[in-house]
Amino acid sequence: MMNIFHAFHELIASILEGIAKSGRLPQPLTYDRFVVEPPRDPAHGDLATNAAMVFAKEASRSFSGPRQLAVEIATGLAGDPRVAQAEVAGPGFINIRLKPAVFAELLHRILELGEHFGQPVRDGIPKPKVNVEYVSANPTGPMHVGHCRGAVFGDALANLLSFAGYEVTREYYINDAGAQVDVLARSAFLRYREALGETVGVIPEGLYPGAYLVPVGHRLAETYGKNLLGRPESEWLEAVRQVSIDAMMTMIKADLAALNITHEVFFSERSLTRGPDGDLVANAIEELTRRGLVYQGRLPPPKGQPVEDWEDRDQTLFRSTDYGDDSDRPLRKSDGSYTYFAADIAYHKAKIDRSYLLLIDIWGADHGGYVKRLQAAVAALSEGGVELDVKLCQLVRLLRNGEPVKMSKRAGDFVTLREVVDEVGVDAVRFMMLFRKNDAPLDFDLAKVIEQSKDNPVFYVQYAHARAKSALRQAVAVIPNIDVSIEALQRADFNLLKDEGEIGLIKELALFPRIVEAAALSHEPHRIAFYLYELAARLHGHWTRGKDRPQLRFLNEERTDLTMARLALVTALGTVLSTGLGILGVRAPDEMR
RNA sequence: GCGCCCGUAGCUCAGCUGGAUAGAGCACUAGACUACGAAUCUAGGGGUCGGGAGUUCGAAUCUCUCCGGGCGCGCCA
Repeated sequence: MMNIFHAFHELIASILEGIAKSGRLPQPLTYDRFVVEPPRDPAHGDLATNAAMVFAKEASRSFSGPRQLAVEIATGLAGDPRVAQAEVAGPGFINIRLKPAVFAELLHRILELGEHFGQPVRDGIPKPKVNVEYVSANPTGPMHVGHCRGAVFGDALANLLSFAGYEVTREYYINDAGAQVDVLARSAFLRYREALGETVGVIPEGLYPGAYLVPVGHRLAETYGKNLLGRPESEWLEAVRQVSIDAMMTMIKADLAALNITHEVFFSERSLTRGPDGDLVANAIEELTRRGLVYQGRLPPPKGQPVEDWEDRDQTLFRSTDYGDDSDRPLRKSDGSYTYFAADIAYHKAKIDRSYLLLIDIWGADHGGYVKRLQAAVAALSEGGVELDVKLCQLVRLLRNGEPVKMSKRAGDFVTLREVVDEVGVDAVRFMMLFRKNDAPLDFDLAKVIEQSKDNPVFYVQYAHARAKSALRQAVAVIPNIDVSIEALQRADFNLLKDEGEIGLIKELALFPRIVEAAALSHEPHRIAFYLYELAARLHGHWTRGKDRPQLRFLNEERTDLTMARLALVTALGTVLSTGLGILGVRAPDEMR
């Protein structure tokens, strides 16, 4: 058992079970109510549980109070071979001190499991299917920094869930059906005329001015020659649009590749109404209608900013208020065409039909008002069987040495994602985007994230990994005939690791499975980043202690047995750092140059 | 007006889904290198967890209510 918190949760549950069987606790008890966790104060021991206090009410008939129940549990715990001491503290906490052999065993398991350490064991249980939809930037231009956070967040979350035992699909929803792609097509058409020798001058207001459309114009010129010139828009719009969207998606995929992001599924909005399966939007609305959730009605005018052309009219509405939304939502525009929401319902229905148990959408925080209605739709269509979690990513403030980087929206003069990645590298971008909760705004300083110092968390964590590797390199260089293979390290005598710093490092490693579990459950990859920072700090601290006290160094030329045990520890540290960084999609370099 | 998010040290932020005396980094002060990489570390001061009420053995965490900031509020996507 590699998750000691789970192991002791089970043990305590079985002790409670025994007490219940003796009639002094009611049955059944729900054991997920109590927790086993690391105590905040290390002086309290290695593990702490609140079990006695949680079941105080149930115990009140047979026990004088939670402390008496705690004593009974502690007695049971003391009988376990792994437990050195179990004592009752405060209002009924049970503090558990573990025997050193437990840590020796844990270290052994980490070396054995390698990169799989931290993954939950699910023997025989099929992996739950989860769909993570992220980026989904409009195919009208290159990705800019604003897209970057959601992209990295979604990708790391997908990695995390995959590591935690889910079957994950990474998906991108292409908004290729709205008015903005017609604008794209018109903008590209202008570049097409330009490519054929016309002088187009200033790009008119309302069209995309970016130079990235110039190559699209050339491609159109190569493909169509002068055949599209002088013809009405209706004759060329569709073809130009498709060429333009394809070009934009190629560009976006390349931008994402620069961030090491790849999606498995690209889902076209256009395909919902024009795909091989007929009109999926109509199907979805039909489905909702069957459930009595669609009606003709009127909405009150919106509050806040007054709407000038407000027209009080009957419209097709989805009864999302039945599922907790603030207002029912229109499915058709005044011209009869579907709203974006209607298309999104159909899209999420398609996801439900692909039998995911969990859908996760990553959006910008400005779409927060949209969450409830889509959750309502998913709840309605899946009869509550499918959960939709929407993670909102707050804005990133781009800085350079503390000064905001100027971004102008005119003339396509925004900072592209590619520019940022080229300047500071993928690792810095990815780690820093994850070194903050997704729902808190984030400052990203282009100058600080490439600093090679402890002020830069990316460097700090990577450096810890490099140091771990360097200890192994050094061992081979300094100690003749030393065998640092995993097999040899596994045979080391871990009971020799007695120093407080060493034990502290092993305990920190023991937290990893617990952190992974919590991060996966709450869909919060930042917890991995913070844990790695913590682990790196402990490693750096212990390392420097070896400066003053050479007997603590990982390498001890006189004591090969001790050295082997310590190299095993440093290997385990390197492994967990590397695994954690891997989840974040950040490199774990063997050396920093 | 309504909904969602946020408010924790001077600054930037964690806080393990309700646990014990609330933690890091920066900044400030004082220290540690004839180096398993000092690209690092050690120690110190600094808090009405926005205010108030409630829930219970126990609240930064859950509920309510104010205050302050951000985002959003048919027919855009």
